[in-house]
Amino acid sequence: MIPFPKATLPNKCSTCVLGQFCLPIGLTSDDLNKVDELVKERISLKKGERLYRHGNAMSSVYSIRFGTLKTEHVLPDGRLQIIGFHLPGEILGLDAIGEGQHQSDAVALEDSEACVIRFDEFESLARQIPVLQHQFHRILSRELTQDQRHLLSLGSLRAEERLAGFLLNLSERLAARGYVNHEFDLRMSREEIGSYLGIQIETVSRMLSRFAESGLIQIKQRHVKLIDMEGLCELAGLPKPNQPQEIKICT
Amino acid sequence: MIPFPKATLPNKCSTCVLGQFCLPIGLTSDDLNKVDELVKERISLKKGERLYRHGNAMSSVYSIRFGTLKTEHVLPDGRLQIIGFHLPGEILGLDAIGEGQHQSDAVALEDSEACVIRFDEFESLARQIPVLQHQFHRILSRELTQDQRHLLSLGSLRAEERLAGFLLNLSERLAARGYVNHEFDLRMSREEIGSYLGIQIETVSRMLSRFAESGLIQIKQRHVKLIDMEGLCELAGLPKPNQPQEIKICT
DNA sequence: CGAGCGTTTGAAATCGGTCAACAGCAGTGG
DNA sequence: CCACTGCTGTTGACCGATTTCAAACGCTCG
Repeated sequence: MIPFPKATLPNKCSTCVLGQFCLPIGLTSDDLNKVDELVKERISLKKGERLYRHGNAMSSVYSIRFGTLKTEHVLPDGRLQIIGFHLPGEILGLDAIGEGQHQSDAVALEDSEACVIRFDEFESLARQIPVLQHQFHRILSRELTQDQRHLLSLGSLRAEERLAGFLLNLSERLAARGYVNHEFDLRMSREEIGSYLGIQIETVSRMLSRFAESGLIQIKQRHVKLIDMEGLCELAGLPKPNQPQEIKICT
Repeated sequence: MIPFPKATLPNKCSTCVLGQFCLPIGLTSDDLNKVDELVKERISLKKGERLYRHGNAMSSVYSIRFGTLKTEHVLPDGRLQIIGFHLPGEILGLDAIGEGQHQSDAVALEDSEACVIRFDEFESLARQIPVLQHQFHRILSRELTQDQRHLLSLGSLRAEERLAGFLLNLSERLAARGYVNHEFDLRMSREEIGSYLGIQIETVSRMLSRFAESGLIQIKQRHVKLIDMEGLCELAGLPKPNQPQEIKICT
């Protein structure tokens, strides 16, 4: 159940299965060829290896070809906050454009590969291809929206709600990439989930057990099956089909 | 102590005092004139009025000419999360590019004014002016970085640390706009600070009192004076003031 | 001057954190 | 094949930071 196994991936954007999730959405084949020329390099990462580190000079952004990455910020005293989990087709390194230095660490959660996009060359190409320019702006904007949803979660939701939202968000993003949306493998540890959601590992574990007890999900190790999507949505405080109602809490 | 009072502001970017904080950093005067033509409209907001609402179709982004705005997300059940406080020169509405609809509400915290930037026209201009294009990317990127710092705060810091960081962040941004950086008026209520930081209003109040007791700040109503910047930085888990220092990562 | 709101302060309740023990599975090596 | 080891995840009991509830204070403005 590895997403988009390497073997099936061509080396060109023009024929990459990720086309519809990645940068070059909506380009003509002529323009696609230009993007092909832009992406001259790829980086393979073993589980645990870093794509970039906080403070590294930035010259490129990266699109994930396969695998899963996390981005995180580390505090001087060792505490760390995971900012995001990143799936194939997503662009990494965008937060480095502002200062010319990466503002976070990007670590592979499993063996992964990323396409290297030289940023100055990209900007130049984006000036020639309006669709590409706009697509890039959309990507940046969606990144903002995603972070803001995350903020909403950390600032206003209880542990239970955060976790339900997390599972649904993951499910949705996997589904968009062609997977069945109700069953998947978590690529991250309980600790990483906890860091992402601003709660402790024990709380993650307890909440997952409670969800399972309530019949909302099945979980064995890192394999999750979402059983009662509607119930999860309700729990996550999300407006789900037909019923924006009170939040039901299961004991 | 109103920032950049209306009377002092010209109607053109080319002569606006905000030049160095706003979109047109580093443009030649020729290019500046083109930006002038782009910004045909301005919107005045009374305290409490909205610049846009969640779900509104998006056609423009906005730069704040004077005043202060907040952006917030509202949950179906009424809970709300303030995403950011926005000062003159900052660009609002960027999170709407992705979906073509505003993803949050933007509300004036005091009488304010914003420049309207038609986004399609802007993209067209950005294709002609590389510096403008890059500046826009930097702005988007910094927005991401800001949100990620906020995530770090909500996910990993205790109430005390969040509040110290908040005061320092505000101070820094005001200083960048030419104010003394240790004394200013809060434009937002305790409740709004609490929402922004993911804590309750009573906690905000208690922590502020505690800071004052400890001699870190003086506070009377909404007027704050930062006394012990270094102490605040320490509390916020930040390196000392004015010393950007590298974070060393041990593997 | 009094109404109304925003803010502060105190006391009690609670959610999630911390500490601790244990279970489950993977990998290693005898 | 099984014991040993180490890591990750689970569960229980207790604790504490923050929330919640409640009441008083003090601006601001009509």
